[in-house]
Amino acid sequence: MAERLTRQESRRRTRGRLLEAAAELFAERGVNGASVEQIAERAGYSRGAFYGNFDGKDALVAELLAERTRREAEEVREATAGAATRAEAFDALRAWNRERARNLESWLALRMELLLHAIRTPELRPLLAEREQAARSALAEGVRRELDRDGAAPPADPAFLALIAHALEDGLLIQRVLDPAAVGDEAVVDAVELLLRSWTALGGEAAEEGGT
Amino acid sequence: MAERLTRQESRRRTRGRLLEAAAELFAERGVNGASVEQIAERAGYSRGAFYGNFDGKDALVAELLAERTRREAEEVREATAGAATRAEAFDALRAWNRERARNLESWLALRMELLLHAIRTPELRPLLAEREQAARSALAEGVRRELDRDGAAPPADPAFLALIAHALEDGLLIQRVLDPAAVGDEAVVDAVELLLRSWTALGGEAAEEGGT
DNA sequence: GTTTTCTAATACAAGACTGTATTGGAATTC
DNA sequence: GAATTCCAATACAGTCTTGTATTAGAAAAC
Repeated sequence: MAERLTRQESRRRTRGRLLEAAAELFAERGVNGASVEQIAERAGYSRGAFYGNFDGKDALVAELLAERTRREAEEVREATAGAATRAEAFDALRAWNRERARNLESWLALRMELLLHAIRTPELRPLLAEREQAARSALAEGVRRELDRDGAAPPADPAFLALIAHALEDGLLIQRVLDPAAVGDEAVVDAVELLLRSWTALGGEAAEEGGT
Repeated sequence: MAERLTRQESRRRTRGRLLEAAAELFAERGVNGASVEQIAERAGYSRGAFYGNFDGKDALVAELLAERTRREAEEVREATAGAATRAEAFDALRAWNRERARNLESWLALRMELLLHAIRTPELRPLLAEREQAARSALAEGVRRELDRDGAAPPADPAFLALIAHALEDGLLIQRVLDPAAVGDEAVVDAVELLLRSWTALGGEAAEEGGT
């Protein structure tokens, strides 16, 4: 029952627990509102352990930010990778969103906390900017493909269309937290679906204008 | 030169300066990161003055939140009130956005700080929720009217369309701060304009389907 | 012009947070 | 199995923050 852990494993586990506890506390009280002591305590360690594993709170925040952005990108990629049709892809996204909705507030709070921290910490910004760019260009490719499949011309630069879809995610999440009754579980996916149809209509109309 | 201020005026001015200084500092360092002393100092007063005018930092945050949401709603209303045509309204919004873009980062940081604070402070949430609802329903009315003017049926519940437009604002601001190069000055207005055209196309298509 | 009322500055006590230095006890190496 | 290396707990000094209590000075009332 007592699995022997190698030192490396033990250390990794300690770091992981500290990161997790920090994420929770950041969501609850903010980065500035959570003390090193509280983080260590919730993780089940002491302050000494914290400083042994991280150079300080800022270093932990940086690592948390990197970890979260990486993991989220992975999850979306995995969720949509297996989808053959557009409907399947949307279904997969819906499922992913539902999953996330269960901890929406703390999720959004953590995202906003990390965003703010990145805004205020110049050396962290490239990290976030890069990940956002990647998300946008993947989305742009998807939009282009889907419109093309329906025989519609993009009614604007696909990069701009992707930006809209991408931005909607954050914006709708915020609205949802502020007013859960007005924003359904699947608003994000529904909205993107609607936009895609709208753009198809606009692009198709333009393309068929000459023919009709 | 030395205008005599009545006590009321003087007090009001002190409060205003404290609120302004707090807004700056909250944007820079976060609500938790700004101490009462720093706020008082930047405003040109001492801590005693602060506690004489507010019950504490939380009370100041609440007042700041109320003031900002009220003021913003007013500004948008004023900006669009004078517009006779849709183009004029969009132009007015563009101008308003350009104005705001000059302090974009601190503006967004403050909004996010206040949002987070509201998320974590149950008694503050109704305040924000109410204002967001009002904004959405005003927007819904506008969307309905514009689509109607073009003879298009709303392709979805106008409330949902308004939600999308409204959410885009926050989302695009976030993207813009993270990656200014990828998001133009007028992305918000451009996006809403595009959406309106798209929905017209979709709604018009649906409406004319039987006729064609 | 004197008294009263109110605003803002200063002083103070209590508590919290940080980072480091030291110590005890495991895991690895020989 | 002894020595060494590493991890985490505890102790400590210093700084910062908060809220209140006291005090000086200006404005309002008479």
